[in-house]
Amino acid sequence: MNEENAMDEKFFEELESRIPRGEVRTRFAPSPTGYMHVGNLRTALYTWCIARHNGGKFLLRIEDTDQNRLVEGAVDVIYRTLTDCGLDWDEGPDKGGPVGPYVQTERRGLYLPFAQRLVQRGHAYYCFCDKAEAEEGGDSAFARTEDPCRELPEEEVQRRLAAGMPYVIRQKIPREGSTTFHDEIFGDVTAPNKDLDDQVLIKRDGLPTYNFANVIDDHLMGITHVVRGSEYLASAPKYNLLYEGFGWPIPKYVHCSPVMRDAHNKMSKRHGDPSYEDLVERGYLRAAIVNYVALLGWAPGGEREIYSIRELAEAFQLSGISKSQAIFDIDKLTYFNAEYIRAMDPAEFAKAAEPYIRQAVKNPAIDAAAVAGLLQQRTEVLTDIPGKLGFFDALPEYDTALYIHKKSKTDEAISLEMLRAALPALEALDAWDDEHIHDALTGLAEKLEVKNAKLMWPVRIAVTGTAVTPGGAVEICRILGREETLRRLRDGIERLSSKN
RNA sequence: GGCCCGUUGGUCAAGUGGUUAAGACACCGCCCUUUCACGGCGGUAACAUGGGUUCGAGUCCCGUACGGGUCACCA
Repeated sequence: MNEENAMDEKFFEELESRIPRGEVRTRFAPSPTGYMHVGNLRTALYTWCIARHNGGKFLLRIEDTDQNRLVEGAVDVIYRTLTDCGLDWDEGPDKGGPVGPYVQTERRGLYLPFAQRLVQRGHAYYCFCDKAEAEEGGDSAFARTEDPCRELPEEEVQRRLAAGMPYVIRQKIPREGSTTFHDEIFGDVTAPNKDLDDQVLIKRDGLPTYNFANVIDDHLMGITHVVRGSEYLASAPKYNLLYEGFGWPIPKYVHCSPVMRDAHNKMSKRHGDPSYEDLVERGYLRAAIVNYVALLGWAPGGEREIYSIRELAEAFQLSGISKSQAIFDIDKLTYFNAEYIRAMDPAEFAKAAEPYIRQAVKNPAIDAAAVAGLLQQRTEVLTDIPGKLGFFDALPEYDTALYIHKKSKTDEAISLEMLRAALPALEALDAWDDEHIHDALTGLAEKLEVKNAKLMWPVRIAVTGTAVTPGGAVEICRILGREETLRRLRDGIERLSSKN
């Protein structure tokens, strides 16, 4: 062993010595594209769950080796989304940790020595060929040709290197035999080695490819469970060969099938499918999104569906992950959202709803919290709120035909009669709350010997001018206030009398 | 096209050789009711397909169909 090799040895040993042992370590390793789609979020969630379930560590690593696809602010989207959803990480670019740095481009110097070591051991080789260009269509596009550099004599390699010829380093895959790869979800996957190609490890620009950087980083970071999309399943046997080449233990692999927009297409920005942030903007609650997404492709086994993020971590089992792809169903998400809204503390809901209420209700005399009380059981997504409240600020122009309601047994003439009776009954009230308004109105109905509906319908129409409203006549009168209620009642009487 | 993977109602799914094949969303009906909603009750609806193995198959094996993935110096 010469001096240089001894130096190399030290370099490898130092890195090895930093790897934490004896704990479950998982990592979420997104490339910063500026868009956290639902499938990504789900992968992050499962990854986090495995770590938390086992009392391990969850790390965040940014994979930015593609210099052509850098997006400004993209890393912030990742931080924000994870934080927002409650997926806290123990090590990462912003937090540091024992196996940093946690950004791939900051690790750029690490990969080449590992690739060279593989070359020394005969598991990789230098390739000086021009970039292969994929041909358009036809079978020839898939043709596999033998790389002339694979068996280049050592002296020739050294000569070209010394001459400064550009090169890539490729993995040297045996031509014989087969490789079996084990996945926690899919089980054993065996591929004949002749079907595996000599993938590039180090690109011409000196940066590692995704596949290579992944193996190196996962090992160096002590990752025990690699969670990723099933699109990588086919290339997975090549990973084993890499690990074997290094003599490293192979981590557990967990490949997750994609989240689809329909039977044929994955969720994608291009198709206008909502990202996590889009969903939040559309009025979905974080906890509801996380809960729904967790159950898209994973099932705890029982009948329970509502899980907080902590409960998910506790219940999480790899065996519950589905092999097949799942279609994202916005209706089911909406259901979860409605469930979460209903379960909220009323004050908490009022706070969340207020901005939406104020979009429609500008009149400061209308109490937003009171309106929220009407809304909580009737709201599926927050953005539905403004559309339900048009009548608060101003009585809309409405047709007296609204007073005709078969089930309540009213028509315009009866309504006029009811409003004429209701007006003085409410005018006489000295306390303006639900109880008094309710008693006054039901008392009146009893006195008139009519069903409540026959009286309540016209009152509600008169004070709202709207066929469907959140809440009934009593609550709306209360929130509108005495003066406004009486004004609208008189207005209704006027409309109806001019009609008859 | 080669290779890999998958397939239970419209959707998410339970199910690990013997079940009337759960449950949830959506949809429909009824009840409650002061409109709407909430809540309660009920209903429609599934093992892709053909062969095996077995006393017995959604569950195991093989074929077919369909769907997805992959075959980049992108991740």
